[in-house]
Amino acid sequence: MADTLPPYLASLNPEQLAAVRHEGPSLLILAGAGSGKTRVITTKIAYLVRERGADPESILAVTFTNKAAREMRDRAAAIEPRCARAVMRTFHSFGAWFLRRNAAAAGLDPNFTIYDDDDQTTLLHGLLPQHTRSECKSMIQAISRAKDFGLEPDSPNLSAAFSDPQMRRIYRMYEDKLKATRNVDFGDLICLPARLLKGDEAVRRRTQQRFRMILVDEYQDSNVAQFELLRLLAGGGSRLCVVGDDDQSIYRFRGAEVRNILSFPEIFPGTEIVKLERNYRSYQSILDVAGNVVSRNSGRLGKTLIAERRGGAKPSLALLDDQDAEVAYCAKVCRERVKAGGKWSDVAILYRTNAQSLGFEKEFPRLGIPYRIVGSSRFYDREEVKDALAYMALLCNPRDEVSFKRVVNKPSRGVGDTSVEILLEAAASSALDLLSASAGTADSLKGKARSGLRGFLSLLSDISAALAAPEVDGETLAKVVERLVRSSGLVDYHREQDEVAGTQKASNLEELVNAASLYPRSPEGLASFLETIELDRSLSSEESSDADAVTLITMHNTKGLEFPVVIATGLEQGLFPRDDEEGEELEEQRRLFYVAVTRAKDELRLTSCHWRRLHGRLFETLPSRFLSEIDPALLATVAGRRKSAGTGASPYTAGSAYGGGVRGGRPVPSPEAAGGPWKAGLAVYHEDYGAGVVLKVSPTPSSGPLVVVRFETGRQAQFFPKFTRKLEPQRS
DNA sequence: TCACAGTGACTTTTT
DNA sequence: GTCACTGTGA
Repeated sequence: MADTLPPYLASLNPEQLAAVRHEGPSLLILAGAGSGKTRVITTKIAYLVRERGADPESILAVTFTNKAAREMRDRAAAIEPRCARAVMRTFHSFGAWFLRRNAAAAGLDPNFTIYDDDDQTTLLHGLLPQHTRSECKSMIQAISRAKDFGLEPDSPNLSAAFSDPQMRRIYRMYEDKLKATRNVDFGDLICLPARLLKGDEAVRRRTQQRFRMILVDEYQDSNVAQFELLRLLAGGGSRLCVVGDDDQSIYRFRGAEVRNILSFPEIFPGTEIVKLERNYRSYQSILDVAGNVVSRNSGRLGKTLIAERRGGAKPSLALLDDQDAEVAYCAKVCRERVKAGGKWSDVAILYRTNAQSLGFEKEFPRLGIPYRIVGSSRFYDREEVKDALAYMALLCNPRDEVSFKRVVNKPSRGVGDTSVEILLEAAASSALDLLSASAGTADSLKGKARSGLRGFLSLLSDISAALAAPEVDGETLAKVVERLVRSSGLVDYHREQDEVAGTQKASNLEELVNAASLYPRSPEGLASFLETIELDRSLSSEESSDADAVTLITMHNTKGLEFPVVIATGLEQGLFPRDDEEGEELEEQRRLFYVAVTRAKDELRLTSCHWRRLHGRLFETLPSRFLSEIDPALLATVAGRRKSAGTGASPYTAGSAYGGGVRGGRPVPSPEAAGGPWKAGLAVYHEDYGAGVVLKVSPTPSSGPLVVVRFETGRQAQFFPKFTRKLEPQRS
C-alpha cells in the first residue's frame, strides 16, 4: 500500500523502508557510502514516535561526533517535532550525562571535569617525574587503549594485551590519582557507565526500563567498551538497531573494533540484516574505483554499491613529478571548476597526513585560491586557551590538580615548584581541596610565594563571587571570563608573547570570551560551558565554513562529508599506504581509500608524486599499490608519464655512494636484483589485456617489483605481480 | 625563573 | 623541515 504511506516514508526505497519499519529485537543496517543512512535512522526515530506511539524519551540514539548528533536531532525533529525529546548524543556525551545523573551511585562528584589526553599526560607525569613527558604520553595512550577495550588495572587480560610489565602498576596508580582529583577521562565516560550498569541493579533496571529503543550510528567505529555499554543498556529486552559500514571502519588504531559489526548477528541472535546498496551520491565509475580496492580485503561482510546516477566522467590519475607539481595540478583543477561555473567550495583536496597540507597552504594564497583547512585548528588545545580554561576548571572542581598546577603560577607570581609541592602535600594530608588547603597553608610560605599565592586565591574567590552574584539582565558568562583573563594577567602575559613570537594569543583569548557569551553567568553556566568544550572542540572553527573556499582535509576527517570534486592526493607507496602496513593495517588503509573516494559526487581525481618530501628529506616513490589494485580501464591517466625509479640521473641520487640504488637515503636493491623473473623486454600475457611486453621493472620495499607493461592494444599499465595472478610471463 | 640551543621524533585522532 | 621537549647557564 505504498500510496497510503505518508510522504516522509513514501520517498524511501524498499530497503530503506524495510529498515525503518523493522519490528524485531535487533537490526543491523549495512549502509554503504552515500546510501542514505542518516535519512533512515532519523526517519526511523520519527516513525517510531509518530506511527508506533513510542515515547520519545524512551529512545536513545548515539553517534560518534557532535556534528552527527546535531544533524540527527535536527532532521528527526524536522519530520516530527516531538523527536527533540529523545536522547540523541555522542557516546561520550551520553556517558557524561548518565554519570552526572548517577554521580552518587558511580562514586563521583557531579561536578567532575573531563581530562583530555594532554591533561591525562600531565597528571601521570606528576606521578612519574622520573619519566619524560613523552614516555608518560605513550603510557597514557596505552591506558586509553586499555579503556577502549574495557580493561581495568586488575583485568586478567591486561597483561596479554600490553607487554609492558609496568602497565598494571602504572594504570592502577593513574586511576587512583584520577579518582582523588575527582576527574574523569574520555575512556571513563564509556567504562564507568558500563561498570555502574553492571554492578548496580537498581540503576540498571531503571535505565533499561527507560530506553526501550537504542539506535547507533557509525557502528563500525565502536570499540569493545562501547559494545559492552550497549549490551548492558539493551540487556533488559530493549530493541537495538545499529547502522554502519564495515568498509568504512578507519579508527582501528584508536581502539575501534571491526568485529563489533562483523559478529553482531551472532552476538544478538535473531538479528535481521538490511543492506543499503543504492548509492545516491556518486557516479558508478567512482564507486567502481573504490570497490576495486576495498574488495581486496578479506575481513568484510561484502556489499556492492550501485549508483543511482548514471554516466559521469571517468576518474583520473595524475602521475606528477613532485609536490610542487601536485599543488599546481590541484590549483588547475580548482580554477577549471570555477571557470566552468562551479564554486571553490565544490573542490576538496584530501591527504592522509596533516603535514601534506603545508604545500597547499603556502602556494594557494599566491595562486589566488581561497582555501579552508578542516580539522587542524585545535582552538581549544592552544596554550593560552587551555590556561584560561584551567582557571575555570579549577573554579568548577577545586581538586583538579592538573589545572591547579597549570595556572597557580601562570603568569608567574613567584609560586615556584617548591611552593607548589608544599601546597599539594598540605592538600593530600588534609583531604581538603586544593584551594582550601592552599588558603590554610599560605602563611607557611615566605615572601613572594606567599603574596603571589594570596593574589591567586583572592582572584579565584573574586571570580567565584562574580559568578554567583544575583542575576542582572543581559549579562552572560562572557563578562566573568573576560574579568578572569584580564585580572589574572593572562591577557597581558600572552600579549607580550605575541609581540615576541608574532602569535595571536591575546585575540584567541578574546575569542574564548566571545564563545562564553552563549552561556548564562552562573556556576551552572560555567559547568555547561566547560562540558561543551571538553566534549566538542569543534564549535569555534565552524563559523568559517560558509565561505566559498577549497577544502583542505585529511581523509579521516571526510567521513560523512561529500563534495562535487574530490582530489585524493599523495597516492604513493610509503605514504598511502605506508611500507610497514600489512594485514589488518593495510586493510584499514584500503577502507580509508574507500572512504576518501566515495566522498566524490561528480568528479574524482587521484594524484601520485614521483618525489615526496617527508620529514625534511626527499624520497623517490612508487605509485601506491592501491592504484595497481584498480582496473586500469577505470582510470584516465592525465599527466605525463612517471619516470621509473632507480633509472636516469637525478639531482637527488647522483653522486650517492649507492649510485642509482639509493632513494632519498634509503638503500634499496637494484632493479635487476629485485626483479625476479620480471625484466624489461620480457614478453607477458595478461588475463584481461592480452599480450604485451615489459617496459620497466622497479623494486619496492614491501610490495615486490612493480612491472610496467605495454600491451599490443597500445594500453600501458603497471602491476605488482606479488598481488595479481592475472599477469604472467608468456610461454614460448 | 627564564631564555636559549641542542636533540630527537615524526600517521590517522569522531570524543 | 618543524616542533616540542630537555637541560644548561645566566
